Amino acid sequence: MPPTARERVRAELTREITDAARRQLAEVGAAALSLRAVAREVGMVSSAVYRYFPSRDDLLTRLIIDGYDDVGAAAEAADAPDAPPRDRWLAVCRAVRAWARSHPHEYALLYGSPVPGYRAPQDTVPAAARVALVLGRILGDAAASGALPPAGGARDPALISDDAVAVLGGDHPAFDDVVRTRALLAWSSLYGTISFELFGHFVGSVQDGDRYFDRAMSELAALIGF
Amino acid sequence: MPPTARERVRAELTREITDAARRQLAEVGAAALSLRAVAREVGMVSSAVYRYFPSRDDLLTRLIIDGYDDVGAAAEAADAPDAPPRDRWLAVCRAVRAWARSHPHEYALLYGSPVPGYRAPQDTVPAAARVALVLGRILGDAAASGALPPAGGARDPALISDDAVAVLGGDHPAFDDVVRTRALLAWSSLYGTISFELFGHFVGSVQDGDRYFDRAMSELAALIGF
DNA sequence: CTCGAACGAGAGCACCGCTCTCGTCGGAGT
DNA sequence: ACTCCGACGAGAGCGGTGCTCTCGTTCGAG
Repeated sequence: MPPTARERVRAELTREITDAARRQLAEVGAAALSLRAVAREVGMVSSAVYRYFPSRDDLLTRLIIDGYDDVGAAAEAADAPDAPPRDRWLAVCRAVRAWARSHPHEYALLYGSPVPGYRAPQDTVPAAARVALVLGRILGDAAASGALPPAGGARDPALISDDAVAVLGGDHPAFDDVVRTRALLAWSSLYGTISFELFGHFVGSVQDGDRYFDRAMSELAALIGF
Repeated sequence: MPPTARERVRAELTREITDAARRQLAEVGAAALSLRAVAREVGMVSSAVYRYFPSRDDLLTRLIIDGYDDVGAAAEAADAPDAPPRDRWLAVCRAVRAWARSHPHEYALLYGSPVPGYRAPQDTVPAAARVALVLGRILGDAAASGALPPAGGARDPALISDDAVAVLGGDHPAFDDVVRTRALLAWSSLYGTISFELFGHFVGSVQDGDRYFDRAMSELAALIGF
């Protein structure tokens, strides 16, 4: 059956609230995001917002999921499946960095200190995995096209989970635990590099952020074998 | 002249406040650290604390500096100057990870999202540099002892600052921008790895955190040339 | 010994997350 | 077509927060 008028206005108001919350987040950051200010912006009284989100943390969880989807979409859009693996890797890294620099508070919410007591993992996992899936597909395609040399072939399920192995291109002669470790390392190092830049730990060390980033990501590509 | 009784009790009370704040931080995290709760714990009224710290953010800044000093001391204690560079690097990495795992909220305060509007960089810089100085000394010693092969020698001051070059062992035939980039990358990747583990981004991927960490840090050591 | 500075306590302001109650109104079932 | 339950928005209120101001007290330098 079609949505009733009440359902439509509810969906509309939910969107207005999340939009206002996203604007607040972009302006003042997650720590200073106030549910009451969001309510004021949409012309509601604060208690009315609780009809739509049970708590401030649930509102933040919504923003987290949307953020993961946003950066995931940016990564997917930047990936050119026909390009060489090294170019694909670099393009995705650049896209994630560009997204982070244009959404610093959202990036901090996703990859900085966890803000609420507990994040709801179940809901955020699929959205959070999108960037990793893009990187994993690059790795898998590189192996399938024979761009990677065969590896030793050791496989220890107690080290890296089966799920991660599946994301990283599955079973292939080019993959062993060393290659998979390097891929996970490159993945986390991408975010380590962006976090250091965004959170100011490179201040006084790295002068040209753009060139340093490209060089660092190229080193990681070479480490993987691209 | 010797400190007056008033000065001594002031120093003592300042210490009591920071100690209570550190306990609060360890328990509930920086976001939930309340100046009023700290005041209650030391038996003061909240307004009295403002005689010692002008604002909650200044209290947090004090904790940030202490945290940098603490992890810096742990890194320095773990470094064995007579060991091979690779062993020294791995030992320092393990020490930083161990500190982070035993002080998760403090680690998040130091290397997660910046909490206050602005962190006071001038005060925190020397304490924050201690871990980097340890890693830089390992690199410098390795070069001085001839453990590193000579490098191409390119040096672009617009890429990496002179300060960072000094920390990374100064000018040496074994160093060029490629080696220095790899060292900075390894440095930030150490924190990227720890952050991913602590903030839950490895959940579902890495099964054995200890072994993965050692392998990943070994890959970084090899990347530098250790 | 004096007097100003430092100090602790208390009240108060504006804001926060969240709960509860109370009219109102939409819409599904009869 | 009517009824009635549930969703809804508004408002008051609770306990908490950071921070400011005032007011006596007390310490210690001159």
